[in-house]
Amino acid sequence: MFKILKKDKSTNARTGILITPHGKILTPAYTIVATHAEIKCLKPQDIAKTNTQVVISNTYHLWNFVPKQLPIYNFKFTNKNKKTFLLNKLGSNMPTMTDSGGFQVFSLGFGKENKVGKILKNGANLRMYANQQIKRQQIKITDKGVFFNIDGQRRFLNPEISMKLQEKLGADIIFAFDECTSPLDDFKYNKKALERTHRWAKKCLSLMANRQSQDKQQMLFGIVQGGRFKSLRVKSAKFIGSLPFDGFGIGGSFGQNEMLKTLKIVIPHLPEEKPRHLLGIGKIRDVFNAVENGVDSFDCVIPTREARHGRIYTRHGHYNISKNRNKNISLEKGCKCPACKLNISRSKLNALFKADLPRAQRFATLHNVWFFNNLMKNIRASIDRGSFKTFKKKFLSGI
RNA sequence: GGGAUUAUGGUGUAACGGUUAGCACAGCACUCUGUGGAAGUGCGGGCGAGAGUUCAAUUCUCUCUAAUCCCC
Repeated sequence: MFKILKKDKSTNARTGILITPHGKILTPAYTIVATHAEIKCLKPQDIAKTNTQVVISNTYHLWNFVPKQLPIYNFKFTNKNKKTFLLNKLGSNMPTMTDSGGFQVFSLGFGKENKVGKILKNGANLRMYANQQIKRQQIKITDKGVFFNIDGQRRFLNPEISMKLQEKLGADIIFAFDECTSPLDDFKYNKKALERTHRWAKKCLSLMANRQSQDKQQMLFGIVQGGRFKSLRVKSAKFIGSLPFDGFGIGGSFGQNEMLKTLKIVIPHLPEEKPRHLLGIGKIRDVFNAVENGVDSFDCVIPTREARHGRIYTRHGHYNISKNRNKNISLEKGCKCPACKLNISRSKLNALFKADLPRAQRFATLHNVWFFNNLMKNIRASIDRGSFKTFKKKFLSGI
């Protein structure tokens, strides 16, 4: 269940509360990525210390770990000490999401084969790739589903299998199985892929409808696609938005500097009263822009991945720990994160990155995850007191 | 004192009588957006010294120097 608590007057930002069987999520919320049902480098008992509200895991990556005989999780048992497969693995009791595996259609196949990210980089443009032969050899996409052939491992994923797996995993919020296209794909391909994604969306919905008569608590989010094409984005938002999903994901790839434009044309077509999740986005500037346009949650690997690579986030921007070898000062002045509470200084953490990498990465991850969660808390507070725009301007000018 | 072996960037190493001496780690810079990511890309930096053979020597020979080991 989702309830909007406060709407910002001058923007589309809003605060809300998303109630799940495993707890509530105050929105806008940052969803921390736990692909394999663990936040990399963190122990289960660390998670609570980071004020993480919700975590997202991945159906494709957990596939191997899901026992064949595992029954579909029944949320009626939630409060009787029975934990979902996901929560057992995570070792922590909290709201969870699972991605359907749709993104792996892009990242494992196209993205890897063509060395392209889902967002075209600055300086990169379509002309750069104009003469490049687009490869799709490791995955085959048909209307029936997607064949993966990754390093000799053959797999097949379709709406039925994705839904079944996600039901077994037992996340509170699950996503429809979609096809994430590449920023290099043309209009024609995107149109075809979009129609397929829309058919799959209806399929996922009907599969879940049967089950939800017994247990209505696992929420299903549909995903808006359409690539870089305005007309397709609008079409998708209208179509997906008209279906009885519990919430909506905005996914796919974006051209350079196009994400904000995409949000502005997509969100007005989504039902106001339902939650919106921006998939895979989470740089600080993007967070503010997304919230400003009415996004309630997003997830991104940036806080965790970059922590492992030594990048530390602060409200004055980010820095690399390796450039702070002689600075015997805190990671961030006045920071109340679990690492800073232990007086981990910059020089100390830099030394740890050489002497004991896993421990260093744990502290860096603790800091960054806490930082992003705290940022969201401050954003929520600013919306509640009607000063989101001021807060955004002030924060962004400081980084 | 006698003998043996070795000598290649900051460190550990590879190859070779002939274009630009390869790799790993460390260093520096940059990158990271539904995590194949303790990752990736780029940059800087080297043939112990001297002589000889040769069209050509980091490579072969000799001397020196240094290190390691063995013998007395």
